[in-house]
Amino acid sequence: MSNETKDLNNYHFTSSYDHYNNISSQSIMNLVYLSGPSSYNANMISSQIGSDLQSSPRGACGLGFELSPSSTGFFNTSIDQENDFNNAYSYNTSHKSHEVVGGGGAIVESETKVSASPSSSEHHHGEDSGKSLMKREADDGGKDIDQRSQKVVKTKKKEEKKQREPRVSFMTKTDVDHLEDGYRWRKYGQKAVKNSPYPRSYYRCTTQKCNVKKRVERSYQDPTVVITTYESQHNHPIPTSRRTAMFSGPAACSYNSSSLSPVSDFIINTPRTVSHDDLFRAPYASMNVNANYQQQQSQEFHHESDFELLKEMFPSVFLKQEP
DNA sequence: CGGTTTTGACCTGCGC
DNA sequence: GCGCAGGTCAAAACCG
Repeated sequence: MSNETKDLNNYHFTSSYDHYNNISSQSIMNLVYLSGPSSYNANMISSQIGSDLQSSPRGACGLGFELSPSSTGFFNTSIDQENDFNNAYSYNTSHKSHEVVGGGGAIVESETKVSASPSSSEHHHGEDSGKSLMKREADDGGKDIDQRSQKVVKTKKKEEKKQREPRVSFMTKTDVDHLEDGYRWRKYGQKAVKNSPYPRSYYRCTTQKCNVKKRVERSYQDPTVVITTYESQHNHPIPTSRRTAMFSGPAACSYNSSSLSPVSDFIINTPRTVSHDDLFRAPYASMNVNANYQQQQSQEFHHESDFELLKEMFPSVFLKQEP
């Protein structure tokens, strides 16, 4: 077991988890994990998290989303691997109970966890795999050059290994495998996951010079939970065509999620992966974090700065609570 | 016809 | 060194 896994296990038994008791059967669970350098761009996080939460068909907005005061934790420990998420969820599910919240009697479960830290156990291949790197080197020159370049590549890789791409992961309770987030993705691979009947899919942003990747897999412990992991940062806005299709709000919504009304955005715009059935089944409730909740949360965090960081990362969530 | 998905092969890193 | 698992490539198939 890696050190990170240990960390994860530890942090799942912190006091914040005492509140993971408000859970429902047909609901949403968004576990957000951040990992990577501490300099991780908060804008990127908020835009990605915001858009993901807001556009997830059965996710934050799809079913109606209301943050339960007892369902959000903030963590500042090292986690990254998807297995860790499974571990996390196994802990959560073992402490489940149901709660009815939100308008219209919608049963909502929402959990948001945040961790921002350098990850140390992930492989990092930079912009390309070792295979393609070596292939290109071989194409450019002979064997000598190839061998030399391989050494250079190895050296570079060691350096790269120290600086890993930041990652953001979600656990979302949804029927839909590939959640819409406004960006355009091309699937470039699928692999069977060990000990899981569900494969992991690999997507890459189709925008030129954008190296953002995302992995999508279902939790084997709870098939209704989809784990989405984003890697790196988009260096471009959400594609216009997609944005107008996905969001009817301001053009800058993806980079200024505070201007979004997550509920209305979802209601007005239907992600293509959402069936009409899903829409009709989905009750709408507003994302609502009240002031008391904020106060409670700030007390709950170990450090005030942690809460501030969370607010910075999730402006779309915390802004809603202001009048 | 262009873009996307599928899928088997391949490469890399890690643990034993 | 070997086997395994994760990650990626790229040709073929598919689709609008």
